[in-house]
Amino acid sequence: MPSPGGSYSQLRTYAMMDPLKIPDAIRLCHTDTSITIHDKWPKGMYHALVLPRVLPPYTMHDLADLRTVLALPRAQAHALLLGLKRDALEAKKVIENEMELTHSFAWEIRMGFHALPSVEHLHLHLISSDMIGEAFKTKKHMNSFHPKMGFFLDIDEVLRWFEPDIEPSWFAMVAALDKKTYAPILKEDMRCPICEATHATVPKLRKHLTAHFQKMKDEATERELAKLMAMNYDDPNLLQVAPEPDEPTDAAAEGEGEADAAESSTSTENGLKRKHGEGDGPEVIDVDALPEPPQAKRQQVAAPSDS
DNA sequence: GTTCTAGAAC
DNA sequence: GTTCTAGAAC
Repeated sequence: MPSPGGSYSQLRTYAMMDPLKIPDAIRLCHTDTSITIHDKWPKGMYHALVLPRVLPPYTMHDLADLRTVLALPRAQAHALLLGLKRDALEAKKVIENEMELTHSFAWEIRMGFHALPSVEHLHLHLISSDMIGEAFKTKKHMNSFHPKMGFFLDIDEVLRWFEPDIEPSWFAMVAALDKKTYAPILKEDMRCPICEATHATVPKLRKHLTAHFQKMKDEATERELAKLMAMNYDDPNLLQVAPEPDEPTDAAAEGEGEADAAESSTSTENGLKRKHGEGDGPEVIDVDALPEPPQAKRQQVAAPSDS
């Protein structure tokens, strides 16, 4: 049955189409049973949707959302979700490749459902953990993807509901996906999905998240450098060359004296010293001859903003 | 889901 | 005065 307005939702249309007829700009990949598309309004730098195709034994109506899927015979529901996860893992690899090509490193991609979706046809979100996609604009957007607030249901959490030790009464309760339980979550105060710091406005949280991302990227660059150095020289002394930054890079994007991402900077400990391999390398290396650590970049970004 | 905008917050 | 949210309309 068409949705109000007389036409199928865009997602449902894609789920009923021949995947090859979906434009390349929209389609990320597909399998016999699913199609993965780029989210039209990305809330993370990378954001895709895995859609189950409408094929027997499932009807269009069965696949309306997670609640209708969970109401199917247990084995059918389980098989569908397992298939979606399998295909999502493939799509995740495609995105990770893209991350490597564009940013020289890959970061976390979360996979899960919204407890109360606002578009018809089941869709599994694949969203990069940065949460600084161009379409992230409201508190509701943030809360609906926060990994701990409960509205975003990780695929593995949903699959756990099918395990043998789960009480049928518990399954019935969670599978109901009751609006009264989940809708209020969207109104709660916004918390950073990475460090849980609260932020009063969206622009402030965006700045904060941008700082988290820059820091994560800097640390990935340092790890890569340390790895290269360990491979080339394998000298324990050399590995100390890349300094621990005293000044957190986050100060840059943070602007005025806001509580910032600096709290998480204890995680800067990134195993530089442990990284060197076995075997005996050559002895002393001229430090000045080594490639420069990414300090210039960091300083440039961390220009003082004490106003 | 987005866009628009009144008025609250700063 | 400007920024930002939140509710209505779509």
